[in-house]
Amino acid sequence: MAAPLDNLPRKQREFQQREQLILDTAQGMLHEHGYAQLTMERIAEAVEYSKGTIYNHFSSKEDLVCSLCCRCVSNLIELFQRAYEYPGTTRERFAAIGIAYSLYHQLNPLDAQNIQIVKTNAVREKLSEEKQQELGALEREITQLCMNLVNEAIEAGDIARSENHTADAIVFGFWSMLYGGILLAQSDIPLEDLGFSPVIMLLWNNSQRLMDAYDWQPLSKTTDTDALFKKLCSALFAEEMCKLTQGESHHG
Amino acid sequence: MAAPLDNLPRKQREFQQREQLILDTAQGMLHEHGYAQLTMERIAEAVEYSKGTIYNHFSSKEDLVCSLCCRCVSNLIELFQRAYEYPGTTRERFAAIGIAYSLYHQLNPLDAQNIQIVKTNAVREKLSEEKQQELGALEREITQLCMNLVNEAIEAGDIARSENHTADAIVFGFWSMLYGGILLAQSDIPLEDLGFSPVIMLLWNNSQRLMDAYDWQPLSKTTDTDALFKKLCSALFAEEMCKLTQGESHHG
DNA sequence: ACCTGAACACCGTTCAAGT
DNA sequence: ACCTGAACACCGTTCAAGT
Repeated sequence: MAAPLDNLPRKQREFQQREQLILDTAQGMLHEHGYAQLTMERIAEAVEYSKGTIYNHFSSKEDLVCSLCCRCVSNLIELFQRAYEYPGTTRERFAAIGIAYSLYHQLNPLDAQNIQIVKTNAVREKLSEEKQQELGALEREITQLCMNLVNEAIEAGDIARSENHTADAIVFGFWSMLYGGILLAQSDIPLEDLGFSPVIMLLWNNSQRLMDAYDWQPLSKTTDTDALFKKLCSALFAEEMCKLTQGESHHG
Repeated sequence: MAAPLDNLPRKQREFQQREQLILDTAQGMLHEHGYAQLTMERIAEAVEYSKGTIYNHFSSKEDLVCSLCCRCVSNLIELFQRAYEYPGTTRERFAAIGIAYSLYHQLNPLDAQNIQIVKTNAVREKLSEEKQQELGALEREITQLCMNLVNEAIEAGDIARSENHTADAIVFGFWSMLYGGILLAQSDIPLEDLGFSPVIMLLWNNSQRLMDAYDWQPLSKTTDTDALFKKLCSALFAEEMCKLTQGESHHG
């Protein structure tokens, strides 16, 4: 009794399902064997379709990798939103966003590497117009979320007013510090040998310092920042923290 | 009258000269056509030797790229040393190192990309033991230089003493912020569209904030930081600043 | 209309054959 | 002893031939 018009929707549905299958498979391969092993040939083999079919879904390898990246940024936005909606001070909420960022990248180091790869211009210029738009929209969304929170803090008087205390300057300061710190942590630079402590805590402490520098109330000298860290983690990212400790026990 | 023993030294000399030729050529190609165009075949063609000869000098493409990276880090160390020896306060000298870092990466964006590539583990694990040692030694040297200056500042009482104010935490805070900021600036993320000001000044201002947060004397509120920026630039990096403005006038 | 896989261009790497 | 370049393995991409 299937009406002939069902034909098109079903085909479209199947097409979309296959696209998800390809992306899931590619992400699995990325997590399991790393970026170097992620080839179009292997993906095609794993999903049991031909290479031509993969190219029917993605105009290039860059296009596929960008799709993976968009998924990651979506996940990140979800974590950020959770932090944004935390019922606390603007400073606590912004600190929570920082934790979300650190935590996500620590939990998904290979995703982080992928996000990094998609940031390079060599990749961006090969993207289809459509994928560029999708990525751009997500980047605007996640940036805007942070900007909004900082503006909220400025308007509420939590951050001292000054010509230097603009939302873009403040957001960029934290973004660059966390981004740089995470990349350094994930690089093969032997940070420990060079005399550095674990990165997550270095970043947390430096973030707190930088917030103090912007006079973001309540200042860290009136706060037990270690306790705050734990409080935010368990209130917002209990599940993620769990995965993290599980991952560690695997190694131990 | 050439003694037979001259034979070996001359050959060694020619070998080293050729190695420099290969590296110069590779760097030129990197600057001119970008990383994607840097292939072993093209390098061999450009230096008019066969591919096998290139592999006589470098065990892999990664090995060659790492050699380029080592040159860059050496240049960076030279700039850092100039900043380190500046006759001013510890805060001014550390600020000058930050300028050196920003400036170098802005002047040589493709070198910066190369340094970034060599940081990835996929590359590092393909390096010869020898090249790993060379790179490690340079990384230790440049890190130590920064650590030394911060320790000097702590010992001189320029930085408030606190259990959180360890040299590694402080150095890492600035390193990650500058590193992350520069990578964001060089990525194809449309920062301007996202509402951000020019990166160099964002980094300078955020660095000043972070130094204030560490109570690094003299604080920025007692200083004209814009004037300090210009003073350090012209005192230490006049030549580099000149190249920078020349580069800009090329575009305009 | 859509899937397939042979074929192409390109790149890193090796090594037997030259000198 | 050292240089050479043909040859190999691999990968992204295309497209004529199938269904």
